[in-house]
Amino acid sequence: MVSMKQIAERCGVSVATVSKALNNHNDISVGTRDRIAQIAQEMGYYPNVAARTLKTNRSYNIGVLFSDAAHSGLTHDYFSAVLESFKNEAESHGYDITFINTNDTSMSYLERCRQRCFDGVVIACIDFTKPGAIELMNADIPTVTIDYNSNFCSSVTSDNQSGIAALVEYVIQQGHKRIAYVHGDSASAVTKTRLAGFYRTLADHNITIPNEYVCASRYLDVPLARHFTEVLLKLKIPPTCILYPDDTALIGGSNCIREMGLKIPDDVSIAGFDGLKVSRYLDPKIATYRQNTTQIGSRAATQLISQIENPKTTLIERIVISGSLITGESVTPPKKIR
Amino acid sequence: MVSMKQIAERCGVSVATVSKALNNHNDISVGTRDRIAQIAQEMGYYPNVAARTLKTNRSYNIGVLFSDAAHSGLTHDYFSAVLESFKNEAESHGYDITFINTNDTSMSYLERCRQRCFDGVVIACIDFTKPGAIELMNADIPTVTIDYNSNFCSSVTSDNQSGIAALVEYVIQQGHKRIAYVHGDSASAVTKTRLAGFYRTLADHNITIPNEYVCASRYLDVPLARHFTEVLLKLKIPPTCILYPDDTALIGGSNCIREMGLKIPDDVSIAGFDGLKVSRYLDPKIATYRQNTTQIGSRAATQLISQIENPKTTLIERIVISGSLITGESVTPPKKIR
DNA sequence: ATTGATTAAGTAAACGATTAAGTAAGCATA
DNA sequence: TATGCTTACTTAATCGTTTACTTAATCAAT
Repeated sequence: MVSMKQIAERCGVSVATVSKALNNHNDISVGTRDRIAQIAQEMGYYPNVAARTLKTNRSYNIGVLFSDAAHSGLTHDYFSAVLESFKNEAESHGYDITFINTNDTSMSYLERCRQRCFDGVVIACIDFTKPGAIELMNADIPTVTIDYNSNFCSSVTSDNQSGIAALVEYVIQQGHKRIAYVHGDSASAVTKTRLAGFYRTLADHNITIPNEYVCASRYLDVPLARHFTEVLLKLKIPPTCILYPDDTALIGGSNCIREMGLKIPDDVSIAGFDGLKVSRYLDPKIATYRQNTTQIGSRAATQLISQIENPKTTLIERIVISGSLITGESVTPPKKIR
Repeated sequence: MVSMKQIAERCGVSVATVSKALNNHNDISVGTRDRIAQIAQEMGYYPNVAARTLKTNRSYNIGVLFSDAAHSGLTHDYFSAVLESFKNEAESHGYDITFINTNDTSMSYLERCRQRCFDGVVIACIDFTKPGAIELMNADIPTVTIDYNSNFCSSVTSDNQSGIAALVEYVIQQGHKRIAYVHGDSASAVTKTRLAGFYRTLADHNITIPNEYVCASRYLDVPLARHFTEVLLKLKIPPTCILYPDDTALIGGSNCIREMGLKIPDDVSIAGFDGLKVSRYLDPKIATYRQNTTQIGSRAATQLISQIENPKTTLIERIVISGSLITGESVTPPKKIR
């Protein structure tokens, strides 16, 4: 590996001069600067990040804490899409992305971040109540959380409130009153927001539903969604429309409905959440709320980088990214008689 | 951040002693070693990776080159599952995972790796013919490729040959002779292997198919798979069974089939490839070949780490991981008359 | 008592960069 | 001619570790 020392020798100047030339300091003459830059280029020089990090305490490396309850990890449709976008944005600003080790518990997340000298951290995991996650959010390292609000760091959240409201509004407009909600992990802040939005929208329309219509399921849990669907449809007064925590879980519901000999949407209307990937091609096309993962990821990155680079002037922000209602074909007015 | 210097002061020894004590060198008395270890623990010490990397040229960091033709990036079902497994295995060995920047072309992949002092690299991208990818594989940095064989580094590949053979054998056993194959990106080594296996298995059973039965589609391309399906089914003598490059593309095909008023599998049998995630819940359950992403990822990690840690004794290997045939319900014997 | 091993430390250089402080030359001003 | 200000560099310290080499003490064997 070519070092500044070698460039210095070749140019007949000191290492300091090389450093300053390559970093465009203004106490180097233009001629010298250009000559050094040229030779550095020729020799294939690129700075050793470890050395630079050691000296400057800036690694141009962002830590990603990314773990979910279901251990789906990188295969998580929503988070992987957010992360992909985050990564692209960060890389275009010259930052690399490193995962914070979650498989070795001998050190706290914060300690790992300090050890690796991360300039900043993005946290996107479902369980924000883990002590390790809290310690990280409260530490003085620039941090952005995804889909969770902390008082100590910036956050970028999907507009879950409006999302669920839009869905509920939509199915109400289609004439549904017996609306069930199979929702995601109860402990998650996202779930709480969505549930609140769900109840609120129903209340706005003076609709009351029996308690059994709300089922505490889990995100991405196909069998569990299927189970609750069966329970719901076997009620004396079953719902005419069922909302699911996400499009994947919805598949469990729709399979169940079909196997019970019922048709979607003729007998039961259904709607999901996420609007990503495969859900776009399901048959019939499903109603869902498409979260804007691209925006979420890139805004998280720009916010974090801004905090890293302008710590004084960048305020802690709560950024909310809205998605869009996809109506699809899985919701139609309920049959009059049932 | 606590440094060795502070520990040294507190213990009344030199920094060298602290370093040697914490690294279990044997020229430190047991008493001193334990005392230093204890105090280091108390003070919350953890080594600064940048400094260690600078001095030892070992970063305990593995670079991941991960880019595909479709730019699905991390949302790629198969690769994200492989990477998740790779990450878990690597982390359990004390290595972190950093993405190699693919959004900034001012530097080659190899230069980025050297700059970041990666101990090793894993390459999992469809286009291995990129000059940057080749340069990386040929360099002296330990490298493992996924689903591609290079002469200069180890590889871990899914058993595509057996996979496609198993699928074709299966549909032949079910009585199909008019078998079409909508296959993935033609340039990819995976596609070539599968195509060879496809033809070979047909030949083994003395089955010949018209050229139009083989369609050069793309991986994960739902609309394109749909298009080819329509073309195939409108042939004078249409196939009775269609194989797809992956389960996602298969969805395009199955939607098309349904919209043409045909039934799966009564009118047309279909089979996919991958066996991951959503495909497990499709209705009807689809025949597919489930690639063992967990094994692929973890073997890639152990192989790479072995090369890093025992460069002399670890041979370059070509590891093939077999998956399993999932029969599902999407293939039945073809109707006699059509 | 001298020599030679052995043990348990310490010293100091090094990794590759950055940067505060110093310096020498050039030039303008009084 | 002495003074001060720029300009364009160099020197040297530093970041936190590791490690080759040195040193001092202890002890056993002669």
